[in-house]
Amino acid sequence: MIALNQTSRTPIYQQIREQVLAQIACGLLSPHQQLPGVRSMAIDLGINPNTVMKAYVELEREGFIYSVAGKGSYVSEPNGDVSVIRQEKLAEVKEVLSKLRPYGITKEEIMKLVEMMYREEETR
Amino acid sequence: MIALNQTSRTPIYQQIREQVLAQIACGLLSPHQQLPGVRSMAIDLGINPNTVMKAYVELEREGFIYSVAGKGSYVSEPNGDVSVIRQEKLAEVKEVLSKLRPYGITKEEIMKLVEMMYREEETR
Amino acid sequence: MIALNQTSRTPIYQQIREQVLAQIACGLLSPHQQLPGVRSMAIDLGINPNTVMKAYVELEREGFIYSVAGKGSYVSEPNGDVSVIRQEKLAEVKEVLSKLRPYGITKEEIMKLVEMMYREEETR
Amino acid sequence: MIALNQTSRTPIYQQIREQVLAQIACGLLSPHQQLPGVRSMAIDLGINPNTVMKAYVELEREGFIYSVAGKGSYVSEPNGDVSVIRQEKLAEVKEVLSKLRPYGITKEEIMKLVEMMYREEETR
DNA sequence: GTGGTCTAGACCACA
DNA sequence: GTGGTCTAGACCACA
Repeated sequence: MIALNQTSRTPIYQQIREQVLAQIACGLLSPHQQLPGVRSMAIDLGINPNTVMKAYVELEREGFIYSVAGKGSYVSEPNGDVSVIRQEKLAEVKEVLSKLRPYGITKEEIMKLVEMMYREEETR
Repeated sequence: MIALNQTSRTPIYQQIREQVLAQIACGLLSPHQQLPGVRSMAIDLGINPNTVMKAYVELEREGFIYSVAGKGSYVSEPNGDVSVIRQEKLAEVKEVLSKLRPYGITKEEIMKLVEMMYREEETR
Repeated sequence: MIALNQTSRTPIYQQIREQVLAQIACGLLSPHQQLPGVRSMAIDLGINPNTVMKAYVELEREGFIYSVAGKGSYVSEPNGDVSVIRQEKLAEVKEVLSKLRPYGITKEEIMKLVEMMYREEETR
Repeated sequence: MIALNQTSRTPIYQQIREQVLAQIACGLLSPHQQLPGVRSMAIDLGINPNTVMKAYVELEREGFIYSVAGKGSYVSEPNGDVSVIRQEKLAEVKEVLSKLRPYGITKEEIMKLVEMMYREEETR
């Protein structure tokens, strides 16, 4: 359920965090649903349990999941914080957009790109 | 002429590279114009000369500037490579846009954001 | 008769131990009174029998209860050990109090807090 | 500057966090002052760098310190959050106090204990 | 089985 | 030198 990009410069634990988050946001993971154990996910992904743990700890600290030692990790009740990720994501978009001007990239180009991205998704 | 964000996670040498690049792209720096010396820029910015050097080496490797031993560094003739940065930037935009879907961020929202970003710039 | 906090970081078996102990100390459980069976308490609390067992074993080891094979577990004769818990509790208080100084928490604040805690209890 | 209790059940990284926090709170560490590097502190304390790192990451996430990769870790500008630790500590006190009643521990006993703790400190 | 802590140490990018 | 990521794996308490 998680697809890693080992060559990416985005740390593996961040990739896990992002994808779990995305799956929570889109409803693929529901509240109180149990997540894969740190060990089993580590084996599945061919990585070290500590790396999965790091992602889980981050997600727990952010309130998206909760872990019960000896039992497992579970999706939290949605508590409005989901919108926090939205804001985070939108901030990223703004950040990238704000650096386009000096390269003569026009609004029209961006618009076309956005259209394209969303058309691709629809057809998927 | 360079504004650093010391707390940002973007490496300082990358920030320098980006901003020099932007200034070349927008014509603020013209071909054969001399760039500030490594040492003087380092002092200006309060950083290590190695860091400035790293940015310059990168820019030279990419063909945007050239260095004359004992004299200094200069902006290269524009040689089509400028479009490379454009592509780079557009790829970044695509990358970010592609991760928005699971959070229920709509095309309309993005469009509005783009409008906003460009309106701000016009008035600047 | 036992209220668990599943999300607490205090282990469940400790919570059980503490609450049984408290009920013995305050007389809610009298000597030779039978305790709920391991299995029935486990069902009541929705937890694993092993967890209840662990609490009982601990309490037995400490001399607060005794078990009769095939019959059940019973509260021991009060044998001075009750004061052991008192000491334990007081040690906890000291431990916590000893770490307050660097945060500028004054004696007066603590005093007020103590007053408050005890006033609440009286009115209960 | 940090005294570890290797036998305590409080994790080492938490002990480090607490003590750094205490030193910030009492002014022993001032804003923008550099903290010991993860490696050097690890050697000093005879522990693994990762363990120190864990403490620093936690402190950074809480906003008490900031780390600049390649440079070091520094105390943050005090931003009101210091009071958060105070609240945290007071909550701990309340928690412990609330569990004293069934053992017949009186207000007077606690008061005496508090007096004692603060008298010890004065004379130190 | 589960999560949580920790060691020992490699490797990376950066200053 | 610095922080940051990651592996490989031990050991613990708990369910």
